Amino acid sequence: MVKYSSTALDNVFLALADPTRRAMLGNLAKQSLSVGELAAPYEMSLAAASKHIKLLERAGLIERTVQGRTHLCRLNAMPMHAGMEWIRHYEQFWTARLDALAALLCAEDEAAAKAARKKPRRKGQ
Amino acid sequence: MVKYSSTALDNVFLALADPTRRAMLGNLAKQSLSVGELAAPYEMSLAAASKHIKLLERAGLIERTVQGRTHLCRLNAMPMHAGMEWIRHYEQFWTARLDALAALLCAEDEAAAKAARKKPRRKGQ
DNA sequence: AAAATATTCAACCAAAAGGTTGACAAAGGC
DNA sequence: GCCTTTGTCAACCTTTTGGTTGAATATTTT
Repeated sequence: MVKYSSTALDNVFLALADPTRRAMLGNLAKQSLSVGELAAPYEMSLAAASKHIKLLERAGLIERTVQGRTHLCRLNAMPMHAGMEWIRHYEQFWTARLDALAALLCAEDEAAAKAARKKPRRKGQ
Repeated sequence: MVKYSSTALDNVFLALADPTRRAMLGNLAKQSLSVGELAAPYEMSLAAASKHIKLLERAGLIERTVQGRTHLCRLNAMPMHAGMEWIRHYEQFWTARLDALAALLCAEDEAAAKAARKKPRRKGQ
């Protein structure tokens, strides 16, 4: 039995667990950006943004190519795939809940309609 | 413009960013479990496991009903839905990459086949 | 060669995560 | 009533996050 070497998934989910980093990925979805451009929208030092970028890199979500003095970052969404697949296994559980809710609401409607047919009233409950 | 109040997503992704907690959710997928039962498989104190459970609760992934002295925990996968939806927006990016890879491999095959037809050889490249 | 630009690095700080232990509280069994 | 079981809480520790600043590095511009 292997202990667990699931650090890949750990790193991906951890990287996604911060609004700044998620926003950065959102910006990279439109186009590749330099570190400075990536950092610009946020009220924090460049060094702080640089750390976020490094964390994203660790998760494999960003790849970097150094062009002279600027570092161009591009999105690599691939590691998200594993995260999505992990979550997908639980999809049945929430859809089951949603179905149950729908059924419940539906039953309420039915009951209301039935009651309305039996002894109709005007206005109010 | 709202700053961002995306703490729900933060909490869900953070909760999923740990193998112990993911394993706990996996166990709850089979059946609801008490805190003790949830903690049992892991080599850590009950207090430590209790903290993991609390973090999962904070993310809304676990709901608890106190029955006498035992606390029964049941899975609520619903908050994962938001996480999955967030990731899904990036699906196009990794499928694009996979398609490109497939195309590349396909092209290699084609080229190899073509070469084989032009000047066939036996064994080796 | 000097100055400006783009980025990291190192040192530091506060807060949170992840763990421990020991004490406490509530409920159940004898 | 007492002991055991179930679980939390509080105090403490270490490591990691998330941020700061100032210095160092590498590249481009002038």
